[in-house]
This record gives sequence, C-alpha cells and structure tokens, in this order.
Amino acid sequence: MNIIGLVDCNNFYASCERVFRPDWESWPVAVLSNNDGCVIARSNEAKELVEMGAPTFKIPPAARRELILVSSNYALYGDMSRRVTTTLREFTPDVEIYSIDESFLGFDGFPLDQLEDHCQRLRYVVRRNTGIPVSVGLSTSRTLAKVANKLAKKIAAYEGVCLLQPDSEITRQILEDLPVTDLWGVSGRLGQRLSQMGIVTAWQLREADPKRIRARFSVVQERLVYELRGIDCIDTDDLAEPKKNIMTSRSFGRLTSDPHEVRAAIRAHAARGAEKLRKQGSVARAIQVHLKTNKHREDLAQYHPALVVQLPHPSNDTRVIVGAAQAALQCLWRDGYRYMKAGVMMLDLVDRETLQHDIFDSPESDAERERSAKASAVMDELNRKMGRGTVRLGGTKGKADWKLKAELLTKRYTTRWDELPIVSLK
DNA sequence: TGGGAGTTT
DNA sequence: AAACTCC
Repeated sequence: MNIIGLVDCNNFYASCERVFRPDWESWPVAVLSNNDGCVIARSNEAKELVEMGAPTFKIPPAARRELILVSSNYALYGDMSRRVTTTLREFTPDVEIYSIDESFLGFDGFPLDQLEDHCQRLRYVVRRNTGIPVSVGLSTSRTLAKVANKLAKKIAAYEGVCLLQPDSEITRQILEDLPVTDLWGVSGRLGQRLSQMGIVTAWQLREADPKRIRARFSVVQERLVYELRGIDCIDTDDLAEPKKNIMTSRSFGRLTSDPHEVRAAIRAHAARGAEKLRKQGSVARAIQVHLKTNKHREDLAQYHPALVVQLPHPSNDTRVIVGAAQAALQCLWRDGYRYMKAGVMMLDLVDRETLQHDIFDSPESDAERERSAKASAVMDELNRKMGRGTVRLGGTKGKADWKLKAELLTKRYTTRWDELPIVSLK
C-alpha cells in the first residue's frame, strides 16, 4: 500500500514572521494581504481576535490594540518555503510542491509501522532547520491525506502526525462527522447541490455511486468518491504542467481616474506578463486586459470591462505584448470612472519550441525574431540580477504612487544582506 | 475589502 | 464573461 503524506506549514506566513522575532512567540500575529487590504494569515492566538479575510479597516480597535499586524513579505515567505522543501527532501525523494506552504510526499515502499515515527522526526528536523512548525497527514489518497492533516492540526493527541487507514472504523467515524463542504474541492455551491441529493457528510459521498456522481457533476467529483475510498486518482503530472494562462493584476491602492496612471499600470503588467512567459518558455496567442472600479463603493458608477486581443503571431516579446495591451486599453477606456484595479492576462499559451511558425504569413524575419529574443534575454538577466524593474521599456514606470501599500513591512531577513537580523551578545 | 491560477457555467 | 474553486 503506497502512502501519501501532506505536509502543511502551520499558519505559514505568521510563522515565518515569528522565526525572526522570537519576542512575538505566543503573541497574536496577523499578516495582511497586498495593499494591506485584509487578513490572510493568523497565528493561533490571533485566530481568537480576528477572522480570516477581515478587511483591515474593519478590525475593531480593541482587537487592533492586541494584534501584531504586518504587511505580507513575499521575499521572506518564498525563501522560507524553499528551505522547508529542501529539508523535506531529506525524508523522501518524492516531493511534490503543491503551494507555498504545502507539499505532497510519496512514501512508496516505506515500512508502514515506521512511518509515523519517521514523520515525527521530519517535523522535528523541519522545525530545527527552519523554525517553521508543520503538520503531517498520511493516507493512501491526497484527499484523505488532506483530511488527516486537518486532524493532525486539530487534535493534540496526534502530536502533529495523523495516519488514516482508508478502510478503518476510525476513518468511517471521522468521515461521518465531516461536512462534505470541508473536503478539498467542495465548497459552497457544489456543497449545496450535493445536499439536494441528500449528501451532507464526507461518508455519504464516499458511499455514493460514482457513475451517478459523474452524471450529475463531472469526472472531478467522481474521482473525489474514489479518493475518499482511499484510491489515489489525482493526476500528479497536472501539477508540473506549464501554466495555461498567466495573470498580472493589482489594485491601485486607491481610486484613480487618471488615464496616464492606468496606462502606466497596464504597460507594467503587460511587461511583467511577457517576462513570466519567457521564464516558462511559452508564447501567448492572445492577451486580455481588464479594468475594475471598486464594487464595494455602491455610491460610485461601476464599470468592469475586459477585452481579449488575438495576437497576429504568438509572442512573448515585451514590445509586442505591451503594444497589444495598450491597444486594448484604448478600446476599454472610459473617462469619468474611478478605477480600483487593472490587469493583463496572457492567454492560450503554447510552448515556444513546439510552436509551428506560420511560414507563409510572417511579417518578422527570423533574424528579427532572434534579435528580439536576445534583447529580452538580456533584459530578463539584468532584472534577475539587479532587481525587478532595473531595465524596462519606456513608459512602464508610471507615477511612483500607484505602488503597493505595505506600511507594516518586516525585513527581508533571508534574502538581503542589508536586512540580515542582528544578534547582540552581552 | 489580495493576487494568481484553474475550471465550470 | 462571470462565477466558482483553491491557496
């Protein structure tokens, strides 16, 4: 029987922040989203004071006084994530990174009776190497490993490691007590449709007829039934596949009606999108540009336009992408609205190498295409070495004031020499 | 009152 | 294009 482990970092962003501020240990720490907009991570202590997703400006003063609030520090979290993953590879070669704070581990052929001890050791070593606390869920499918992971976090007796045997009586009881909406991939609307069929608990879904589920829903939900029975049927290759679309979007941090400001933002997002394309080795056949007003401001006129532009030839050239994005914006732009957010998506991506060039109708010569690829490569390399935005196309800078709001930023302790933590010994 | 990616309707 | 799902 092949066991899959899910390692999930506890309160990841809040835990990262605490590693370098030991004086915050056992204090309520909450991390804010981009733009300091809402709460996206909480230490256990903070969970009693503030809801997940709570808008920052709605946090009651009493809670605010107790909370340690910080802006998101992705340079720190990304580096800490890498450290955790590196340590996980000491415990199995089969590590599948699922998100910044979660990895699936394959333990094929590992003796079952030693697995829990092995994972206890894993928790200890990750904590020692990185300062990050993790929980481990173990079972024979990813879905059950997720369930096991939740139990490992919730029930102290497991001490952070929970193994669920798919056919045990304990698993049956757990699934009978588990609302179907607590499962991975089942949320509000799907949950409602399931409850109309009389399926309210995870156990009821496990016992449902897969064919019937497939007919009413889709193959994804059918797989979920098998996953609950402990049969691993989530295609892991999906996780490694190149992205099919790439989005870059951001709030302005405040409302704006200035066309120059919006144009600069769109150009910057388009340039960033082109960079992401090149990093993945893809070209886009189309791009989409969208604008949004603030939908929470019911007193203001609303306008949420989006436009897809087919590119004449698939491209990842910054100039081509930026040009197309600007043309799209031209069509979308309406004076008089107060815009909150703008974004650019790279669509219909294909691998650059496997792309069949349209030999009959190419306005660009091969030499020209090669020149542009070289210029882009140099630009990417400089930006990688010297920091994002070192080299860019004219006009993508914009006015400095649409930058992200991050007033409570902690230091990039692990990725910047000038922000290293300093320890004094007396 | 987040951003990024994906799927479904 | 919008709605929904995940993290």
